[in-house]
Amino acid sequence: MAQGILDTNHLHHIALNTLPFSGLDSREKETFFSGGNLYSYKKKDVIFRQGDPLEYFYIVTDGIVQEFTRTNNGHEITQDIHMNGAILCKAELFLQEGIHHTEAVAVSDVYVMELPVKPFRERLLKSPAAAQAFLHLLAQHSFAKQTEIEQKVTMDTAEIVASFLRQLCKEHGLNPRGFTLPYKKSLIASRLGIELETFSRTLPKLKKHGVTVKGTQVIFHDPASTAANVPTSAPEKRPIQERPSAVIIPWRRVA
Amino acid sequence: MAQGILDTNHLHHIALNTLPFSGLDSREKETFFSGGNLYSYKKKDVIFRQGDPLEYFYIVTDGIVQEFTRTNNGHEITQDIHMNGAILCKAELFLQEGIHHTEAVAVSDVYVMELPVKPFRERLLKSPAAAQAFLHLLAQHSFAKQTEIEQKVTMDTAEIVASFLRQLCKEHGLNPRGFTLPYKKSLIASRLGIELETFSRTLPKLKKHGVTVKGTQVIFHDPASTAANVPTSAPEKRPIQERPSAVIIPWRRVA
DNA sequence: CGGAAATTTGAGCAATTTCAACATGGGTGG
DNA sequence: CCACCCATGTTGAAATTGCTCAAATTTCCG
Repeated sequence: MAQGILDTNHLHHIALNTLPFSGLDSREKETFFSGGNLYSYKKKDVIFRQGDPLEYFYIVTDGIVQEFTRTNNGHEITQDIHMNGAILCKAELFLQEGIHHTEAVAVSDVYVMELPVKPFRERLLKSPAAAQAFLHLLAQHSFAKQTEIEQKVTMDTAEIVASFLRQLCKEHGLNPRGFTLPYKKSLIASRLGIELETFSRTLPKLKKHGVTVKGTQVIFHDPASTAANVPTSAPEKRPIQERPSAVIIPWRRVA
Repeated sequence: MAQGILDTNHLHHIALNTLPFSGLDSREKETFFSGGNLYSYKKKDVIFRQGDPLEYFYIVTDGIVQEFTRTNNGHEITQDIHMNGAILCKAELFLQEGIHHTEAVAVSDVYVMELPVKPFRERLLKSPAAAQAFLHLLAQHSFAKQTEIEQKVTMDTAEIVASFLRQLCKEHGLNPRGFTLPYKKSLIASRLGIELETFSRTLPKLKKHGVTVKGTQVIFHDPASTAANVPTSAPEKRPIQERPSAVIIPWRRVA
């Protein structure tokens, strides 16, 4: 973001057009954002902690936020690294505990739109369009997690890293020929659940997968296929089949 | 289930009281289930396949269903093993693709309640209570996936297996002192993303974690702690803190 | 220009997979 | 009722891969 002059309208615009809100009409958008405020955090500031009562949910409008958990056995797991337009606490919003399950820290200087959860939740349920959008959001989130689990099991580290870099490129609309890593390698390693050393040793192997990393520069040798190599679990088409031996059970409810 | 006489009312009752419907009033429940039918599948029958158009979503009322994906690189990943009361295709319902991302196969003879997705989705959005319940469901689902990712990274295989068995026990209200495995070990291994051999070799190590497995019999040596050892990512309480250096940005929307 | 932080590289170790052989067990057909 | 067979699970040993600890570089920044 431009330094010096703070363009709050621009930042607000980002929030307003963040999924799942982008599809709503402008009147509805206004409603959803009443009561929300824009906050600024400095690098390394804690935005919320594990166990904190859940009072706001968050839309990152500028900068980078690390979201992670500390497990009982002392490890620290980076769940995600959020940039422009990301929504935090999606799932917590609809878990009854009413607490944060993760900790969020500003990796860089950051601007965050914060919306009180209670009114937001209530408005959401009253608007079918918004509810659907949010359901879609959560569904995507689940799907993404599942994809990650699958990758961890079926792909070797080099494939996982290559896939991550392609995803990163795609997700943020970066140059498909290559880009500069937006954050530290150690953060990526943590995000991928591997050690920094392993990550580092993996980089040279990426050439076999059409990716070169030199310093913080990432280059794709096959720009066209960047999108294609991002995992989609694409199911191949099959001829339509009859239900094998499913038997429908006639049923009549007894009042 | 009792053999011979098919108690369809009982099976229907299960479906009706499956989350997220249990909280709705009975009139609303009726509405949600109109258009649904009970199907019977024999062991090994395919219920739906990856890539199939998404026409129904499913509630397992009796038996065991394996849900899995075939990845591009030829592996087969068991996403979940569903028993009594489980809901399938939760997330697909709200992904726009309108196709199944997984394949479901009956592991045993099975009864499944099938509801057409379109009317169900529409009704869901019109009912704030139902929408909230479903949002809660998806949120839990996401959370569970995340927990799994964390386990895979922070725990060793023995811990993961022990955790799984405890979870299984708890989730299905089995005897906290021990139970009989409801399905094959190879299925469990697949579900946990490990090889059958690894699973097999891990079983003797479970004693260190208070679990003994002999054949298909599982015994917990510490019944009291079964619940406690199920992962919850329980965040410890901390004293309330001030926001560190967050700065609120005054903002006024320019019409 | 220094010193600290971040990353790379090396060597040995631990754990899981792989391939292969062996055991178990239930079920079926004679 | 028994022998055999196939599915399932167990056990061994080698190969692979990521991790840990340590040291050497490189990059940042003040």
